[in-house]
Amino acid sequence: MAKVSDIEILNGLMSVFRSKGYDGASLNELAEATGLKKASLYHRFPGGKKEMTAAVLDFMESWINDKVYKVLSDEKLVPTQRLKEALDNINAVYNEGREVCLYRSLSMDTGMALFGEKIEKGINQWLESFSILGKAVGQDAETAMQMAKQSFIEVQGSLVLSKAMDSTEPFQNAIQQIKNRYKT
Amino acid sequence: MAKVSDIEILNGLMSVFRSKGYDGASLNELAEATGLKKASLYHRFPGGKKEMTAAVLDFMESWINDKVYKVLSDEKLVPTQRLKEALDNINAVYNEGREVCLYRSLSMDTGMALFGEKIEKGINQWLESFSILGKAVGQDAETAMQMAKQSFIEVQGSLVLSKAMDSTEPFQNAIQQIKNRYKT
DNA sequence: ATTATTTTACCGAACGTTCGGTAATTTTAA
DNA sequence: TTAAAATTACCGAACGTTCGGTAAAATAAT
Repeated sequence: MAKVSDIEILNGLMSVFRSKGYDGASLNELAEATGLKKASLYHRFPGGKKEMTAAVLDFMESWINDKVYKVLSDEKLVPTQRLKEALDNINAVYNEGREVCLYRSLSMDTGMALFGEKIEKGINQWLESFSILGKAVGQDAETAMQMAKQSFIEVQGSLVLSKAMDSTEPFQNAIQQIKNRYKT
Repeated sequence: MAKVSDIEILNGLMSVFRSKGYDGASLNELAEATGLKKASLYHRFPGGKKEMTAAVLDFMESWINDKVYKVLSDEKLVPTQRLKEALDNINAVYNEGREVCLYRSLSMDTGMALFGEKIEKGINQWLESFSILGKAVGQDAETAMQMAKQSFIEVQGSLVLSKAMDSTEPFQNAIQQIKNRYKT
């Protein structure tokens, strides 16, 4: 029986990689954040820091799949309701704009060289999700993708601004703006 | 006479800090990028890595002042022309969207803790510049600031997307969108 | 059911490497 | 010839990683 569950570990790792990036995340810090000792982390992740990062990226991808993709393509719900739920999830994962995006933190040179493909895949999943929503509100494929990209840009950009200004306002505005964009 | 000029050094440091962030930028790499040996860098920057970073941030701030602020508030030019020039400068400094923003790279936890104030100041200068332009095209102060923030968000967000997709298209679109926003 | 064996989970201590930083020395230039 | 600039050589500390070993749980054999 594991002393610390997989999910607890992943959440701990996620938190450190998000706030420190790949280079800035030290094994001591990662260990402390998970509640395991450094050597025990290596037992769980024999591939070391790289494997930990890959696991966190996979975790993030499954989060997008569950909390964004599935929600935005749920045909049992009306588009407006889908969007509300997805944005609630997004708002929660970014802690109202106080927390930074994992993909941003890992897209420095070192992280990109090691995990560029996973990062691109996750972002494409994100864009694809919003693209489906766009088409559900009657847009053609090209316009829907354009809207998805614009929404992604506003989330990312507003997170940068919110972080720098130490205020959740830019992010909250961005969320509202995305909501308006898909109004039918 | 210095073997390597201040500007050459600053450009070298800037390049590394931008692509690697504070934690990821090693002294060896910084030295190599400047053309000096590690110890010689310490001769120029006795305060070490922190002083180098501060110098780069000051350099960036003076760049914004020259290439954005002064341009956007130059009353000898019509607003549309001011914007074109400023966006040309911005386009150049980001290498059409291939290079990342220094403020983004340094706004991980470590960088924020050390240089949060300088980062915030630089961004505020940026916002102030575009705010002046907004007022020049007839917007009230509040709307002008809102437009400035939106433009900043689109630059930052599109840079994130361009980096991840390895394409300059998102950034170029964003530049165009900003241009449209200030059309009179 | 109980013992013996293997596997799993974890930890403390240490590994070699690289880090940021310093001292002493040589080179350059005035 | 003297001061500034750059270099070589080096330092202690922190890095990511590995190792030897312990305690507990799961599995196999009796």
